[in-house]
Amino acid sequence: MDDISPIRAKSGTNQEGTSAHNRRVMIEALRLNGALSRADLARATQLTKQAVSNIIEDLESDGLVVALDAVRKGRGQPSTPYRLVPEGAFAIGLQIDRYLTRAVAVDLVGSVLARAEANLPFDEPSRGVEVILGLIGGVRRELAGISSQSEERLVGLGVAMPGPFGLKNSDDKWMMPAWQKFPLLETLAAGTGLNVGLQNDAAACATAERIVGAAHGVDHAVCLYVGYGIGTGLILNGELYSGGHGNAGEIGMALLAPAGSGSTPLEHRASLASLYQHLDLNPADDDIYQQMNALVVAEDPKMMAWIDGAAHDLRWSVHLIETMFDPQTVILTSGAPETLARRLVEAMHPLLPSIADRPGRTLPRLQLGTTDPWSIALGAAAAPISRAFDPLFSAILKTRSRGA
Amino acid sequence: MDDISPIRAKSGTNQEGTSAHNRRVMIEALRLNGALSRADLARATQLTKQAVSNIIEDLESDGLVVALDAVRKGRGQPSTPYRLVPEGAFAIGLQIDRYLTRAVAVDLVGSVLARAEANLPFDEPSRGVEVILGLIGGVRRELAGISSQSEERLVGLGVAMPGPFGLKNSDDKWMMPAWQKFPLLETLAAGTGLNVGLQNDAAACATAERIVGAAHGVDHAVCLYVGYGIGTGLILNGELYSGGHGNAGEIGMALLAPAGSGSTPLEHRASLASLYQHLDLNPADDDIYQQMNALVVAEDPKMMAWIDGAAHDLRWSVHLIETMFDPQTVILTSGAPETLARRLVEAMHPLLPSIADRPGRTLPRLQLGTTDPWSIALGAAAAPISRAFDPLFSAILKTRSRGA
DNA sequence: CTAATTAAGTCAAGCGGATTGACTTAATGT
DNA sequence: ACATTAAGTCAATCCGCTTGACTTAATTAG
Repeated sequence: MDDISPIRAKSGTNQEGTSAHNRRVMIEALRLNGALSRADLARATQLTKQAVSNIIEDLESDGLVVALDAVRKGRGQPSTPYRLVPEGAFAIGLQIDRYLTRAVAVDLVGSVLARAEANLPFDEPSRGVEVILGLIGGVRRELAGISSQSEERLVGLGVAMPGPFGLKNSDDKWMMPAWQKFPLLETLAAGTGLNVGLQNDAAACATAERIVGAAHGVDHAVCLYVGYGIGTGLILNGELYSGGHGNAGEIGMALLAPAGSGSTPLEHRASLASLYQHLDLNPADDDIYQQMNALVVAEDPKMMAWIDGAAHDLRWSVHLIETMFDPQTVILTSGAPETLARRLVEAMHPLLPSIADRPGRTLPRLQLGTTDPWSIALGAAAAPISRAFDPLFSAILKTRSRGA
Repeated sequence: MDDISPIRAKSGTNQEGTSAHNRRVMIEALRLNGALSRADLARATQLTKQAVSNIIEDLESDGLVVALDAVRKGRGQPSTPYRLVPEGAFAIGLQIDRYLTRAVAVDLVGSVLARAEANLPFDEPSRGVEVILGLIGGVRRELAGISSQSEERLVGLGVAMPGPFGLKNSDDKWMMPAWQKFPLLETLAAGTGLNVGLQNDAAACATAERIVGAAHGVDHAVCLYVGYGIGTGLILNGELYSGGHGNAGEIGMALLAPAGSGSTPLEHRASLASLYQHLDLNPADDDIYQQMNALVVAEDPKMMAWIDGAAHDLRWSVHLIETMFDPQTVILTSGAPETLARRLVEAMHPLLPSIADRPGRTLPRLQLGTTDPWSIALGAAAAPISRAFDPLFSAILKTRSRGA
């Protein structure tokens, strides 16, 4: 943000930027299409066969892609498809929530190779960070047992925790104030030696949906995450959008009505926190997941009432999201059991009319995404993978040689 | 959207892409910083002095930049600053509204060189397009009188009209249904021989603020436009965001409450259309602008009541915008007289609390942008300029050679 | 009044990486 | 058997940024 020089300008680029971009384009193409021959890649990327050949050769020798058996399809020489090598890169993802933390190790294609979770002392980062470093260490050792090259190929550590970040009055218990003040990224970077990045939990969910879920290959998607809090992860133009200060999509803070008086934040009505309160459940219980599931299966009246109320507000949230972002699809994800999430989605129908209500849709306006409680950690891990391998505008720019 | 090939991939790039990007980076740097020497540009863009020299030389011979007098500043050889040449490029902007149409010609730096307006027969595109072509022709001739090279240097025609576009049930009078169905872009392209692009009026406003207004050099800004309808133009990551189907930011369609019953679209309460209705004014009146201004100056009670009501809803809109997009600033623009817009902004304070309410802000949360009724046409004209000269990700990509 | 220093900008060779066009290889169709 | 079609390689070329030495022109130190 703050430059020494007052001159505002974007970076230029050079052949290295070109090459970096083209490599990333190849990787993305293989990720989205499974396996492609060099000729396919040349056609799809507009590059010449020769350029593609050189790049693929590089990627192969870097261990990022591998040739499959040649396939005959009609006339002409058979083509040799290439696919991504999952073991070509790894990343660690970390979810920090109010009462627990989870760490996962994923590979280049987003498969989870190791996972671990632990309870976290509430809002005590200095103790919590010890737990976290232990967890990361464990996952990392497990990963080393799977691939001998795991350490060299570890591209980073992605952290996801509830936002918003950096606000004025963050001594609201809700927002884990002690964690907000704690120098988390620095501590984790020092403790692990990895590049560390941070995003909020909803953004992590969107990243997860993008790499292995319903948003795979969709350029404009919004992921509505119903967890302890509620938020949205925004995929705009094929990239995660995080706003001017990393807090874009924090819809949980949205007031439900223009009025100053009767207006509540959405989060207080349509989050799992509100469910816990409504049903008098303890979110710190180990079997909270099972408890919720049982109540849904039993069609417990209080649960059903909560679902109806939450669906009412969420329906409107989807309407707003569609109106503001014009996405191709909205994906509801949740830390709740799938039975509950599915009920919620059902209760949200029929959806409110909006600009998304257009002829010729291919994707549903609202779909249920993953409800795996591990998906936030997975999304956190996917972020460094994406930063390292996806075609991003920023990736072509020359980087300022970082002076002390 | 629909490719012949089912393979999904981004385009690659090559030296031409590199060069194109670097040229655009130079132009943007000069636009944002006024005048810079080659050495300044080299530092700002991370390129070498030599690369910058070559690019500047090219730009100079293309007539896009020009050297100023050398300036001495401390030791060393004096530097020669360069600035953009306004006459380096031109574009035409067209605003189509319900009752009138405006056309402007602008230059590379966004100065308006010619303007013309005309009444438009309501929702009769086949007759309207004749008026429009006449208007464009007039502006174009006027431009030719100013610059002999205007025709060669005309980069395109930008059109702005009220959105949203392409919806299902667009026989709502409000939405100019006949225009929605009319093959406008094709007709204008054929009639003018120019590249034609379309955006909604709020997006055009944002584009105008970006090129010459409050959003100049701001990467994340939302422009809230209060016109006959109401909408937002989104500047995200320094580029206009238009969503999956070009309708992002159509906040006028947003329902004001989660409830299905008592919920009205924002547009019906906080737009000039609602003002006209409330005060029983005729928007087709030629002196409607003066009428509104007089009512504000006289502090007409009905006008004041409308302002209070609209401010109430707009305050909440700003809250929602901040919550969803996390912009650095929100800019209120309007087709209304400045007196009215200023009153509106004042009445919106104090703003609702939101994530934008953070320490260390440099830009105001809400500021008044331009209220010049010509700014939509200006923004429309700025769009082709931006497409041709701003550093965009899409500009580095190889373009698919367009087969018939 | 030099001489040293600092900075802008040029020159010419170098280099990275995509392009070009001819060529090879290997399949299918007639 | 031969023409056709397509995948992929080879070697030369070309484009555009980089490198490092050099020139020019100012300020500051002695």
